Amino acid sequence: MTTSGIRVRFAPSPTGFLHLGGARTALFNYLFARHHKGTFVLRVEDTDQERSTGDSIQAIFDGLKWLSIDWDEGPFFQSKRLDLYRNAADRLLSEGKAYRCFCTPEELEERRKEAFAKGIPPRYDGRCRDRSHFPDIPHVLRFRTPDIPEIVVRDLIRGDMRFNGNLLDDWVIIRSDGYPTYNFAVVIDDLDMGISHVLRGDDHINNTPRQITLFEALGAPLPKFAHIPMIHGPDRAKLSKRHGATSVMAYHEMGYLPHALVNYIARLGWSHKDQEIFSRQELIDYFDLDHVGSSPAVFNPEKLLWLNAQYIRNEDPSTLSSELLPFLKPVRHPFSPGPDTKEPNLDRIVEEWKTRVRTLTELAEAVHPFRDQEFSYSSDAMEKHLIPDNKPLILLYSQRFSAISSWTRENLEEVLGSIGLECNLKLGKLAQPLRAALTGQNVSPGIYDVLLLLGRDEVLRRLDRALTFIGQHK
RNA sequence: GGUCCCAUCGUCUAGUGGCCCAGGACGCUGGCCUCUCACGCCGGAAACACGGGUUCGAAACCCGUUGGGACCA
Repeated sequence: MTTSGIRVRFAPSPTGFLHLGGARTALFNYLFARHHKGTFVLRVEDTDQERSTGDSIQAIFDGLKWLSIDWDEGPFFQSKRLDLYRNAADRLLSEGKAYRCFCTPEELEERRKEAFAKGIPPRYDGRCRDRSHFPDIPHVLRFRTPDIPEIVVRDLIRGDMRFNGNLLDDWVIIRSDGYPTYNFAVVIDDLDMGISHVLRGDDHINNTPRQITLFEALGAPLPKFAHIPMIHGPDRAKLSKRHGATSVMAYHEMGYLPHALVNYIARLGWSHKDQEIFSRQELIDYFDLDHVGSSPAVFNPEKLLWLNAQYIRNEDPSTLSSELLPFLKPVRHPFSPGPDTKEPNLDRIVEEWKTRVRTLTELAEAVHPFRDQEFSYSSDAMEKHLIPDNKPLILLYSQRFSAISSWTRENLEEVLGSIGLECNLKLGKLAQPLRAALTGQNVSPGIYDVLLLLGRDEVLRRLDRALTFIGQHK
């Protein structure tokens, strides 16, 4: 698998479902790895005991699986690698690059308030740096931040970002409970896993200077960094729960196709000339960091819907049918189309509907009257077409359809044609009442397709039902 | 408040100093096709945040302003 030295990772914290932003970060890492024939590592950053849950871990796996974003190594769990962080910290301690700090949270909070009152940025003052007495009480380990005036983050997407090194304080690397802090565990893991490129959300930009000083203190080469801009909601704030559906799996439930979502999030922040629709292979072939933009993108549900519709109508009917299965409503009153027609074939129904829907949920809704005898008449259909004036026409249909020798498109066209001539009606006037009687709607696939899909027996039954209905409601 | 980032149609974006009085896509909209609705096809409205530079030439480079965002507290 690995033929290049490129190694990337997706490192989610399991504190919720996989949201769109996380999915995109995962996707970009995946695409980058596949494009360069590198290795994609999955690492679960579950050192926050309070907020990490098993359900979240499962939700993240489910989301990645649904989107077919597969990884090469892992999943690794930080909670199972505590020794690694401990050892690294001990090494720093013995080298004098870290030290024990006995300041209590209360003391720190007080000093923070004082600093705030004086209007200076609160930062640890380093008072435990050189202490020689180590009482046997709980303490944290702090990193002895080197005195560097400026730290430059070389970012593959944004270029150089300069930070004032004097603003970094001696941050905690191991908490008093023995757990590593976020920034510490990340660096130790990226190093241990040989990560060559760190592609992550740009909400981590401000963590990078600290991480760089740690890499350097460890004598380790720096990975290359690439910070991907956030995905925003319509209010231009970071996408979150209050923006509605942000869980990847929620899109599954709403009837989106996984590749449509992948295609959509790929194009959010990345582009390849004017192309909008990409196969998985094209995504892999074309993906590059040079064309990842640097400004945040606003999530647009309309465009996702359009893409989903594209994928639905380009999918072959049998694949689509099987994807549709979980969305189908139970059929309570099945019907047999009659001797001239095969069983109502889901593939054929889907074929006729797929250019008219945008989600699998809509498709399931549309398909139902073609599988179940029970359906209701829409108010439009009742007002415009299921009216006494049309009773003779519907009766005529019933008679002529009964008389057809075989139920073929040609014969049906002939029936409608001849009725049109007899009654001096154009196809428009002929088809609508028939459509309303057969489907209960003013909108459906082509009238001949509807007739063929339902079959003679069911068509005659529905015509009878319409006649009865009109009789009762004149 | 501090640090950092960002800025092309409503939205996603193309654009890497002349090909741009700015191209594509979604959405909106006029029309064609047509048995309805879609699909498809043809057209339209719609943007370089502002102000200074640099340059023969700036959407692109630099500075400032404004606006937005993220992180930390």
